[in-house]
Amino acid sequence: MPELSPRSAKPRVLIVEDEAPLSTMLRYNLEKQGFRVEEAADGQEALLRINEAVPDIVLLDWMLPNLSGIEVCRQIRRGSATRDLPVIMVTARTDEQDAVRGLNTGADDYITKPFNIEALLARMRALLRRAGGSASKGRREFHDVVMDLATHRVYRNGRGVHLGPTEFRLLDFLLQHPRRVFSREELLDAVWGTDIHVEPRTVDVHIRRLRKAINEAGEIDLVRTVRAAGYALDTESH
Amino acid sequence: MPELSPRSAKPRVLIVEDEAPLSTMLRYNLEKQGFRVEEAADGQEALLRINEAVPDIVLLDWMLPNLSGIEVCRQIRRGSATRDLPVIMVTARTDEQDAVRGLNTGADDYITKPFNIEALLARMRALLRRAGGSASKGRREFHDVVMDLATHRVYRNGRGVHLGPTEFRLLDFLLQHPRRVFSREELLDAVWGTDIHVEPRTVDVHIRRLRKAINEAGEIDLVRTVRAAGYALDTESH
DNA sequence: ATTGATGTCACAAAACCTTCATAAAACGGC
DNA sequence: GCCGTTTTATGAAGGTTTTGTGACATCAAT
Repeated sequence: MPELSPRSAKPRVLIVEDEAPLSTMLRYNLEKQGFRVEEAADGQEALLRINEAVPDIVLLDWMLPNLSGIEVCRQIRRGSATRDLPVIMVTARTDEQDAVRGLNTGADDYITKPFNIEALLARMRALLRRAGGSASKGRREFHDVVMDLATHRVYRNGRGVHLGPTEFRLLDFLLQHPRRVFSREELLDAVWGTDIHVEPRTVDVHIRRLRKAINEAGEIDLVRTVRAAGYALDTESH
Repeated sequence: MPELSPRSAKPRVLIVEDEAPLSTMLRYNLEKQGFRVEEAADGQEALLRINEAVPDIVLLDWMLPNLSGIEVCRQIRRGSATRDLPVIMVTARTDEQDAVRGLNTGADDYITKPFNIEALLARMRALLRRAGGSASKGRREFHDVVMDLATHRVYRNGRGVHLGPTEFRLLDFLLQHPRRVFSREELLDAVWGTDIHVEPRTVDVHIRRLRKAINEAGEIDLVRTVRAAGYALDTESH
């Protein structure tokens, strides 16, 4: 089974729309799709809500009372906390120009009314996927182990190391909290997920495979076993 | 294995370093990675060599005889032909301040001794990618694959290969982000578009067609499968 | 009508997980 | 140290998931 969001359960979407019927329709559909929905009826309210708590994505109507969608978008791009916030512009005009201008003001995507709810969902998912990916992507290191998230590669002391998906996630997690000890249960929650059922001892097996993969003859064992407590990434075994 | 210079096959790197052992070690590793290596033992020699022939990237030690690394960097930034030349500063001091000062003098990145060779390589690649991206247009390359956007043609190792429209766009996208792993969903978003509905497994089929087209007997497979993650353009499959 | 391209499916082939049984190691009390 | 107990390491087996592949129906352009 593929997993979706390693971060939070429900993505939060802010709908900025002054036409109540449309807004209601959207809320209904988005909630059915597992979004947590918030609403704002004009530009000012939108910025207020965003500053209170940054949502995962914003649906922004083009024409708004008080502050136009374009202006709201500009403001969003200005703030450092909201610079990468995905914004989808919703516009009634079909003119290409408008759409382009929307993009130039910083919207990540746009859609014209009337729109297909499926199309909207597809774009939202795409943006969320992109944003989520780029945020956590980078590189992790510990001692002489390097993990490159973007290329999905792991190196020990320069030499490339092959890991299975689970070992990869396991190491990924451990690399995020070096030296800290985690119980088998904690590891299961973090690496496998909370709602699956797997024997705690299964962790042992994956730890072993991880060890086998990253430790070569002459190298120190980077995985520390802490009896009656769990495992940790560490340079000193005992 | 890795390389990416859009200009020539082998990117040329100039190592400016007065400690011979380090310099030798770097030469060995970088040549193994497909770089053409040149060396300079002090700041003056560095500038001389750069003026002779501008390399693709410079590894610049902080502490140097004759002319400090900072000064060399300043000079590099001064010249019109070398203004955009990527420079990585190598320093023994860990102080953040030094690093920052290094960046202020115009270095594009820095790394502190002792450093992991993989980390260095990653940064070099990133810089080369950035530099290359802005300069070249209309043509993409990776390993021995060349794509000419203008003529819509693709070559592997000189020989022309035929791709269907979808395979072409797929390869085009992958070429824009070499080595990076993309999930089936991401590929669908980027290559097919967000609105359409296509089974994720369809990506497999097109990956296969792409493989069949660009890989000939005796040639390495340039498409890497990353189980449970997706696909990437890479020179090492495993 | 013929060709070429595309999206799906079903089945084969790998790669991978989980579990279990057994060996090995660590610990506690004496 | 010695012994019994608890905890971890390890190897193998069997089942599951993921990917590779060939075939096919559809559709558009020629």
